[in-house]
Amino acid sequence: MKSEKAALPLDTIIAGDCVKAMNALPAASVDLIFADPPYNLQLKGELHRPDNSRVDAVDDAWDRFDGFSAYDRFTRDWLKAARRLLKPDGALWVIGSYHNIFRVGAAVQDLGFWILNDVVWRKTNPMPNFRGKRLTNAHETMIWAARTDRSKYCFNYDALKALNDGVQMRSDWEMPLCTGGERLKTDSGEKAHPTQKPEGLLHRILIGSTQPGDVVLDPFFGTGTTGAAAKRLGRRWIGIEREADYIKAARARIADVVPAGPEALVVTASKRKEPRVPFGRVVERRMLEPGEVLESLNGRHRARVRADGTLITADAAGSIHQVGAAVEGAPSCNGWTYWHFRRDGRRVPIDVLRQQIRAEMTA
Amino acid sequence: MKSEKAALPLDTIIAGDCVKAMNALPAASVDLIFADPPYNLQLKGELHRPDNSRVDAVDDAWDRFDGFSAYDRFTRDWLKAARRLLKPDGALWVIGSYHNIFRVGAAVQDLGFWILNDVVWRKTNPMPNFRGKRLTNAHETMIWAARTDRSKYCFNYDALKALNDGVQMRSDWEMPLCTGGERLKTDSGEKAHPTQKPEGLLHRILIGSTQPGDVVLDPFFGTGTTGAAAKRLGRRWIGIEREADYIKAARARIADVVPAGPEALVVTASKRKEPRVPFGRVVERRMLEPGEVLESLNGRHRARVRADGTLITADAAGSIHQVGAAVEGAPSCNGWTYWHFRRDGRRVPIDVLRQQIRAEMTA
DNA sequence: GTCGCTTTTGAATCACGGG
DNA sequence: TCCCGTGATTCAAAAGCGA
Repeated sequence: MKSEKAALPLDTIIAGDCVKAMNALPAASVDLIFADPPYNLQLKGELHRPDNSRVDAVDDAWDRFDGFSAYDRFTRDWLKAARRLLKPDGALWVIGSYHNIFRVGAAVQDLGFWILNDVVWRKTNPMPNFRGKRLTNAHETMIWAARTDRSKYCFNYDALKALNDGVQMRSDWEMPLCTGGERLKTDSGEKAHPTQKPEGLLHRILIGSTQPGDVVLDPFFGTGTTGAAAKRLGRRWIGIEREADYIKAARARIADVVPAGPEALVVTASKRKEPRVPFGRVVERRMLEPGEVLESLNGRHRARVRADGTLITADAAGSIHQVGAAVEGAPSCNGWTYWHFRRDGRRVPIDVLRQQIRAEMTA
Repeated sequence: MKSEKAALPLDTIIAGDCVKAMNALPAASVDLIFADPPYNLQLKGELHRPDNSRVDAVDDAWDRFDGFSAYDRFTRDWLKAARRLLKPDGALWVIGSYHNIFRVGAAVQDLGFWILNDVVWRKTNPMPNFRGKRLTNAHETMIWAARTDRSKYCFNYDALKALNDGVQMRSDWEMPLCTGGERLKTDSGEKAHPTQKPEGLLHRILIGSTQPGDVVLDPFFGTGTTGAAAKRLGRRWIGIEREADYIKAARARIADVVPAGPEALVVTASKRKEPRVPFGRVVERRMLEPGEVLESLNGRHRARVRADGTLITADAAGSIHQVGAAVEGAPSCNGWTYWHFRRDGRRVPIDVLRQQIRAEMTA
């Protein structure tokens, strides 16, 4: 095993096809594999924002496949090669969206990996749905799987718990998109890679499922987020990438990374601002029933609750705030403190229901 | 179609196997299917909390399958039967966890459904991971799919936006587990069903993807959350369930549900549904005079109104939309919100004139 | 340098009816 | 079946810019 590990091209990028490259490396030599494969988006026409600006879509050749079966073959090929490379106690992370993640997940199971968790990356600033035809696609899914169901995989439970303010790390991770200074640009100012992942995602993955010195391989290296995070956290890394431009950008990026001293590993203190609660949630939860009547603070006005969380009176319909402002003839109104419901014969502001929901969220 | 619909056993529970039961119903007769199939949990041995109390896990006979291929056969069988039942513009929701959702999602795609979103139910109060060997499994995944990629599926965009306090509904939904008074209990005080879903989840699904009066079918009815939510929201429902105990509990539960009044079911409607008003009507009505000058939203362009309800600039002539697109160099343009006229020195969109006409039409 | 306003942008399976 | 015209539709965060 020692000699095999010595043969590994550590802390370098291998240019070329990832299946061939992985098969040329010694078996059972890698501790962790992180993979961000093509998603096989099936985009049809162009998309414009309401202000008529054009959305810069992912239309690169590497994301085009000839149907599901071609994508499945591709997926099984790279997963098989990846599994051969992993040490017996090694593990795999894959990220994807609803376009591909179900096929990838089924293949992961079929090949004998053992799924440990699926993890949701909740984006704080996703791209909206511009045409109002679907829900805002605000998350991506990652699968964490051990090589087999008998693998003694690495899981740094306490490190992740510490990273999460002392409570167990959950399977949903909130994180912004990769933007700003972190986003790599070409000389002409365009984004160097269409789907660069935030380094914070890799930070959490490496802290949670590797030890310092472990070997992490990324078969779809792109502009090297995995390598940058690994170098920063004192892990060894191997990247495989086909596109020369991405390789060049990744090399320059990783060269600039300054490895962190052990004391620097504590980051991302969670910001605890009071979460926004839509009034609709009160109705869904049936803390108030559709059709129920609310009274104003002063008792002079009444409104009825509708099933979509709006209010309706004889003259107005809309949000709790809009209808409150309308009946008062005021420019604005805080509906939470203005509207009241009856409980035990007394008038209670609906804000107590919001407080109840908030208490559950932070508990 | 009418006669087929008349043959549907509406607002009832069918006892028996869901594939047989679905195949006995008329094809293309159902608007929405919500399915909460067995999760194929692969639990090895019993699970204990740190204090050695035993966790009451899902180990019922209906949740055990003989490996992945048996589960895949089962999944494809019920999905095929469900797809046959759906109207051409119908849609499907399925919920699952990482144990089964990848296999289910792949089957959904293979059978020709068209995935619209995957939606994450983020639990506010998940069961912790007692052994500290994995992340807290704090979410489940739902797949929303239209029958085909050409289906004109129902999506009440504005109602969901209202339910979310005026911003687009995202693909991650935060909601507590079904506990407390909502959780059905047996006479001996045990939970009546191991995986009862919160009714709030179904509330949001039905508000977002059905109309009042639509037929909603649930092939794994359990204790009838789908039926309860459907009755409450004025939708018709059909449940299929094998276990007599669940059927009994569901019947009693749904009988107690008080439907919301019709006025509470009217939700925020889409602008798309409003009657079309030609711009020429504005000119005919002399709300704008022929020869009058309009300004663009950003103030950078001007156009003159002609007597036939077209606009003209130095370079272009045509409808309000065509000229707006032309001066902006955009592929398209909503002239109603783009062009403005002067009133009391302020720039006002011509859309207010359309709203005035529409108000008179409905008055 | 700072403040405030405007512009830009992000893995997207993103219309529909009439002729 | 396709073609064409109308017109509905966006949120958070960062960058850019002018005062």
